[in-house]
Amino acid sequence: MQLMGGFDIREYSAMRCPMHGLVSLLTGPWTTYILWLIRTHSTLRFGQLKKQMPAISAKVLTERLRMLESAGILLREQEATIPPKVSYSFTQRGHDLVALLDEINALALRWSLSDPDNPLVCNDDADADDTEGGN
Amino acid sequence: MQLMGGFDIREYSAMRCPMHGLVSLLTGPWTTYILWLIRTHSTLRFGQLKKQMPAISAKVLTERLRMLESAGILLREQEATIPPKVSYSFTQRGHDLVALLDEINALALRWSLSDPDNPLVCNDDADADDTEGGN
DNA sequence: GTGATTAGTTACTTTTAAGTACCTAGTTGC
DNA sequence: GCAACTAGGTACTTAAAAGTAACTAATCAC
Repeated sequence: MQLMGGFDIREYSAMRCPMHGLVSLLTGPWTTYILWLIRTHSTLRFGQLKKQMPAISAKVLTERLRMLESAGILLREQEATIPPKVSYSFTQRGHDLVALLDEINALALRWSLSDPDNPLVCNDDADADDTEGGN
Repeated sequence: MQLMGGFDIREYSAMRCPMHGLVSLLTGPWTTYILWLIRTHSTLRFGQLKKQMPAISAKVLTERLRMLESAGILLREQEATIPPKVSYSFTQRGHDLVALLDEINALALRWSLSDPDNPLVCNDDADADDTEGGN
């Protein structure tokens, strides 16, 4: 009955949802870069994140952080001082996700090594060059 | 020097490209579903794919197939008959990618089992319900 | 010779996402 | 008492993606 890897096509319409949801998490400009930055610093405040990504707008950065928080990837901790301090770090899900990103990265690297003629094109390259190159 | 998992943040701007490129492959409506269908059938023709996804437009299906082909995921084989017959199947990269999708899926399922209160929302649910629900 | 078939393409419209710029709160330093 | 600081929010504009509908080519069955 077309069972491969434990999944039945008849159940796919229900099952693709979590997978697609997870993929959607990573989608869009900056998302993987945000995760990468938080990973390398363990904890980062909003302003620190923004400094690392001069070309991102506060609006999009906020959107991404809210999305990752509501997905349970990031933990948002707010110090109710004036001015406020908000820190972002990984939840357990966040650490799971980073491990998965490592595998994605590893596969992408394997591909680019085994077939340098056919690299996966990064579609926000021009953007990044434009706006980050000068810094 | 913030080395985690073998990657240095200083190299990230160069390295994120393949990873982001891979993630981008999976992005957008229908992409993972297309991969799923081809996986379960091994080979599918354009029209067969379309029949399985009544709500997709030929334009978007073509775009996705072209993208996956140019990324080296899918093999496009055309019989120059009239009317033409075009079949899509996986390359080695495609099989690699499917294995990765299994891991993504497995993680998403682990999350939804371990924390049913915080499911990853699938943002083309409404769409799918709208157009596929009747089938 | 007309219609059905396959695998698309093209032009146009609509929807969605992203970018831009300006606004907020309450305290501190000057 | 005025500006600066932090972590955003809001309204408006622009760009990218997706949807829609009509069109193509060559052959076969009728």
